[in-house]
Amino acid sequence: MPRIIKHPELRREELLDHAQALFLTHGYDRASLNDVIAAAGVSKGAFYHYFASKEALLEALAERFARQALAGVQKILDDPNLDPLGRLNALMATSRQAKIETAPEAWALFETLFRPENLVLFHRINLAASKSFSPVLVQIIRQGLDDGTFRTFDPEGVADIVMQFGTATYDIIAKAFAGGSDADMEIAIETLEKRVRLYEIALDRILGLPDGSIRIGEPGYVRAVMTARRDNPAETAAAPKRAGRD
Amino acid sequence: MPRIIKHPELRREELLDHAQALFLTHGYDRASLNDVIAAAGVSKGAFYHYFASKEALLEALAERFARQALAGVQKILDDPNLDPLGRLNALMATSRQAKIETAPEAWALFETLFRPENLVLFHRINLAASKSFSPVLVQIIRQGLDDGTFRTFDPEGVADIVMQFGTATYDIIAKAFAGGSDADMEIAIETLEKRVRLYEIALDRILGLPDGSIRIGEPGYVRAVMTARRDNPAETAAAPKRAGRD
DNA sequence: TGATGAATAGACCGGCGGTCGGTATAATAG
DNA sequence: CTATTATACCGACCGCCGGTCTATTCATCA
Repeated sequence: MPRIIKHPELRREELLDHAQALFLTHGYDRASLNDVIAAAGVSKGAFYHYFASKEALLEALAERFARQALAGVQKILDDPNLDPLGRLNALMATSRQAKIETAPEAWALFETLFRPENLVLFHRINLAASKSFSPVLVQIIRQGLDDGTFRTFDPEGVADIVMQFGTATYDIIAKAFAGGSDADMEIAIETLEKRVRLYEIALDRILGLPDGSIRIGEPGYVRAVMTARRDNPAETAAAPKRAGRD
Repeated sequence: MPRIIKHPELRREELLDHAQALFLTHGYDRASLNDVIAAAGVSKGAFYHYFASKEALLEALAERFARQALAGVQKILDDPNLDPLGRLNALMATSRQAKIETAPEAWALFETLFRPENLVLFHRINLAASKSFSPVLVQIIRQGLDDGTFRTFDPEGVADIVMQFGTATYDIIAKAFAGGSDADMEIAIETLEKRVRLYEIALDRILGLPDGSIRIGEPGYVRAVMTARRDNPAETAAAPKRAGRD
């Protein structure tokens, strides 16, 4: 193979891009390092020049995800016109609706991230995301406590519960995709819709708010997300944006 | 090697025993099949006679765990003198205290299960356990709704939240063990203690109970669990009970 | 221009999960 | 008491994996 030298940052991003695509389509365990370097058009040596191990690659990928996710809600965090409750609601609505709107890769990413072989990948991303979002949530909750909007305690703990509720959808969605049939999907949608309502009430009560204050998503939005695939046919999962050499 | 034939059920249990010990001590990924069959004193062919793959072995192990866990709380489930709240409290207290009392393997199992390399193993066990425990919890919650003790809805959802709270301790505990230092451990203990109090209140409110109804564990019990190691020095994790051939 | 180090290449390695043809033992039938 | 079949078991072998290592090429700058 001819020797091709690129700007290190670009090369690194390319490796992450192709790793992301392959990890999502085949799973972290099943996608081999050889696959990644073949897709990226790079030698073993080059790869290990950038990443210490396959594990480190996963870690870097998770961090990049988390960074992007946080950037995606930055305007909500900066908006001075929002009170704590409004900010919390906006945050939850956005972090979920983002899955529909940043099409068409979004669905593919969404679907593949919940496949059972991606448990490790999912967990890493979630861990990194939690580390980014937790302080933000804590700050909002603290502010809500100060101005009397919320009546609760242990802001860190409450923040964790909020994120937990987000993560908890994992197994339900995973089961929907595992089954694969339309019936399984239908059951999952209804379960999720019901679960979202429960989470809203649960958060209301945990935060000491009147029922109906927290709005994660209006009724029907779960179906909108889960059936978005038909409108957004994305064959390839999270294809790299840059020119690859396949 | 001489050919040794054992009762198939015994052989299968032996394989599970040694797999359990190795998976817990070294993690599912890092413990190789060769390690398992070497520990069990069995050939590759024999192994694949009993399990279709390493994955299937993990699955069987998780199911055995779940079965044992359910058996451990059977008397609580059968006790006719308990009302829904009492049964729920007893269930949560037991499933946590079991970790102290069924010494000395308990601590080792507890500690190793939360090591980062055991994420997959942990998730499998939790999935299997959830499948066993969910119907039981749902039944208790339904009963509590019928007799007016609880005021909530979506029993399946609430049951999931209950189990979620149990699982949620994973990352906190994992971090404690990851750090390794006494300071990290101390922080984790205090965080957990606080978190348990929060979960109690959260469950109270979700179930529509007066604050203080749910008692997951009395104050100080987290420290009791986490420091039990000193009283229960268990070098080897979950050593097999049957005679191996090492 | 020559030297230095970052970037790249790819042969190589031990060990992995898994397969397969074969063998010894147990169970069953005649 | 055989002959036959089914089951339990053995271990050599396979393709591929993640990771290492040495060699080479290219950019940089004294």
